[in-house]
Amino acid sequence: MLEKVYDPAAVETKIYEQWEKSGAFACHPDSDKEPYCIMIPPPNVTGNLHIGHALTFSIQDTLVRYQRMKGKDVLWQPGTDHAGIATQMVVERLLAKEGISRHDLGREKFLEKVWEWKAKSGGQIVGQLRRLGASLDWPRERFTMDEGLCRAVRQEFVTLYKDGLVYRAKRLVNWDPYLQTAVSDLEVEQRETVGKMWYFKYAVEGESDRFITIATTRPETLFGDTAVAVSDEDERYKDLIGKNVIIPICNRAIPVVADEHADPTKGTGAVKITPAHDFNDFEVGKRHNLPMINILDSTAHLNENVPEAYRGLSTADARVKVLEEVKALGLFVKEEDNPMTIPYGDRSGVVIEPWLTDQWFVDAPKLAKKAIEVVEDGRIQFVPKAWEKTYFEWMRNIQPWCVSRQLWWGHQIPVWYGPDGHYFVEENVDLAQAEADKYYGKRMELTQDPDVFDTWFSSGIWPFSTLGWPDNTKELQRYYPTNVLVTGFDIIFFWVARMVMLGLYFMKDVPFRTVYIHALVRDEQGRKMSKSKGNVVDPMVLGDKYGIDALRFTLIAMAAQGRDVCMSESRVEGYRNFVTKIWNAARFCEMNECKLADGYDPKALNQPLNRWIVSKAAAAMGKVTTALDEYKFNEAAEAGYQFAWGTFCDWYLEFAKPLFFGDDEAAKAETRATAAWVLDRILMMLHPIIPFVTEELWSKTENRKQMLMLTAWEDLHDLVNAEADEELDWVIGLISAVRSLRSEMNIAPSAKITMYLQGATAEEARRLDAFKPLIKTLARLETAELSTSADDAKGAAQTVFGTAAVLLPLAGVIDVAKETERLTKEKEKLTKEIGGLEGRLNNEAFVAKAPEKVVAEQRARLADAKAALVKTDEAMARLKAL
RNA sequence: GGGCGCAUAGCUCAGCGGUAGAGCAUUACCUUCACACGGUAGGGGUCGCAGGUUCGAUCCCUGCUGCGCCCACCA
Repeated sequence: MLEKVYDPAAVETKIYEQWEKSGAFACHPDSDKEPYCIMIPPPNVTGNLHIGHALTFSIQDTLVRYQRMKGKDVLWQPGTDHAGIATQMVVERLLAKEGISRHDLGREKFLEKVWEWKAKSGGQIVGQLRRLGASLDWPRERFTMDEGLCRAVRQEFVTLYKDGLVYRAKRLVNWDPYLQTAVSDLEVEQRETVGKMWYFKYAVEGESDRFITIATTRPETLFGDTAVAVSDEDERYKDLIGKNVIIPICNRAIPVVADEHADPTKGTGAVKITPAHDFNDFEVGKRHNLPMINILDSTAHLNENVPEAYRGLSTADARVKVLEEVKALGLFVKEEDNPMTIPYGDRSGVVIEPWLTDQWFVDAPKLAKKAIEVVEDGRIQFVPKAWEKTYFEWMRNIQPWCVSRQLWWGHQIPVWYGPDGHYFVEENVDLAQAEADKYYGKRMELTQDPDVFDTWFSSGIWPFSTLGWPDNTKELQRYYPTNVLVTGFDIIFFWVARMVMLGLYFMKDVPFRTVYIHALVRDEQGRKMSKSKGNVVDPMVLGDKYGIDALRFTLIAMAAQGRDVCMSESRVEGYRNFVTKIWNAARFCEMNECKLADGYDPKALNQPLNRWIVSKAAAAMGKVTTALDEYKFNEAAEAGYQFAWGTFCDWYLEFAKPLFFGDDEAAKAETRATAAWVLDRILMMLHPIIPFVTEELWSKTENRKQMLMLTAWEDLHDLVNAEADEELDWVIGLISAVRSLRSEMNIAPSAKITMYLQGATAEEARRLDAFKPLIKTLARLETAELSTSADDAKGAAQTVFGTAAVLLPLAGVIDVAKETERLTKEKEKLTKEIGGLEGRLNNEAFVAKAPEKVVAEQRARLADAKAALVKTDEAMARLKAL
């Protein structure tokens, strides 16, 4: 006997263990089934499962379970990411608490600490994935820094280098002075601020009282100036081009150059050029062969290239001092407020400096070409399609990708330098040494590049590195390209674009055929969740409170295409109730001895009720199937919900009660078998979304050995039966009409009343007769009679149903005033509707141009409304006679 | 500055060229023998504003307002 209330906590662990132990999640590379593969977006190994994870993994698990049930050989590849910066930061912070910096430890010792930390806390997210019910093929779990993937990353880099797609260059990069590393454009967050614009005079060399005024937002960089640029069409400064001006304070002479960058309409039209500290100036500097003076050290403090008094100052302190000194020199003109955006590191939160360093770059613009093509020609499809635009926009403006990071945690770059700075790019030190030997003609000491790769450089090859690449494994042949990538839009650039570029380059094929972009989860007020706002919803807490199934159902039901979703706890609670409802329906079936019957044929049933529910189940199954095929998860959830609760529980089981308690043994047996059969279909269609409760009921209700998760998904479309539908739908409609009437008339539940059906067709009469006992019970009627005479209704409580009028003769019970009010209201409504319909139908243009079907529909509606009006009038008349 | 998206019931959201939908909340009634994490019946919306296309617009187009996001620039 099933317990009265479903206890998720007790069931979830047990069921998951069963699944995992039995190998139910495993793929079968040797099988002849059609393969289906999803790569998990590898979460940070030391991370924690947040609500966004819960959404994306619930969606993926739903897809994967569905495809498995459909008979595919499914691989859902698990794994975690080493997450360079994030992880290094966590460990550094822990060390900082003990007063240790990573430099105190040295690289080797520090890395040991990181591995220790990974070993200690790395299991958490994996455990949480299991809690969530994720059916990943665990024995295949990979880590972006395990041995095979390290080898893949080295080969990735060396191949790109040898093919000329990777190069080393001294360039301006976004430098994070806190983390002391380069970061990519994408890791820089622009924040709006109100800054200042300062105007200074630079003296023209050799002309004692001529000055040129420049405007700047960063006065402290004037020590790095190597030119002043003006437009060659700017009359104010034209004659200065080629002359020198003197930088205040350091009194260095720099040339005035003509450059397109200078816009006469902006500022003063004259721009100071600091090539080593500004991206635009860098370009100007290159055009004019200007020197590049780096005035900052790696921590963004002024270095030896500035006057003695400024050395070692922070940029902020230097700014104050420069302003004071410029004012003292009488070269200060004015200052203005200036709205501007300032770059901050998205990890460190400090101001990012453009800084001149040697870095490794991937020629992304070259790789992007094909990556654009495959989306244009549909070899990769975005769902929803609108995201293609975002993808294109970025790919068409893509910049070289700086892949080197000055961190310790990550894949160390496989480049070895000789004493003269010549470098050797090889997969390991032995190959590099061999090349060096050839190059130098003798053995020379080599040192490896200390830098590591951007995390995304390794996750960019995730779709094939996890399958064994660079070896040509059978998994690689079988599961690449993968079927779908499921992710949020926030990493389209970081990850999706890189995977497409690298997949096409190394595998000569797209990494996935579909990219499903789901919404971001926000809080109830629509704000992005973040720790600093304190509005983080912990999915595991919700899981503990309401059960994982309720959590998953909520997420799936919210996962409509299109927009961001807000997470509200009340919804989880509602779906927890749904899970309980299913549980209780199963319990009710069990109590009534509903068991699957040998030789049960859902096509050969005698009871109309059973034919009807089979047809409805088939239709629901079809809806869920279509919705999942189209990634319309909310529709799948809704179809299952509506059928299980609104159809099966609310109507079928209620209808079944009289049969279960009655003495028609044949009908009883058939209904028991049908109830069991339908309950099974409900478990099936809901299993991809709420796997735990369905699996539990699947095994408990019939004592089955075969797990639900491995059961075949059924195509029931030939069980849909319009005739069977119509009959019971009519009865349900009638019952609803009577209930509604009763309730509106304030008829006491205990009142015994007789219903007359006036003006019914022969078919309706038959139905009424056939279902009389059910109607009596569910509508709480004393008797249900047929009549063609209005006289039978002494009172007049009436509602129009189908072609007939339901009359409840209520003399003595009826509230005449209330009924009059109701009928008046109804009449008004009908008159209005008739007016609208007649207007439309009398419009020649409508009749001529609208589709015939629509016109016919409207005519029918008009006829119905008119008939209803007549009956309402009759009722009014009878009411008056009372 | 460029681009994208959103505005529908009190809340969170579906939907859609032809009777406005769900869940939650709310009201009334029901301790009915699976389930009060339940049942039945209701109330509540000129689908952001203004034009246009159309026989017909919540839906398509244009403009406006408000909100959000992305990218770029910022001397």
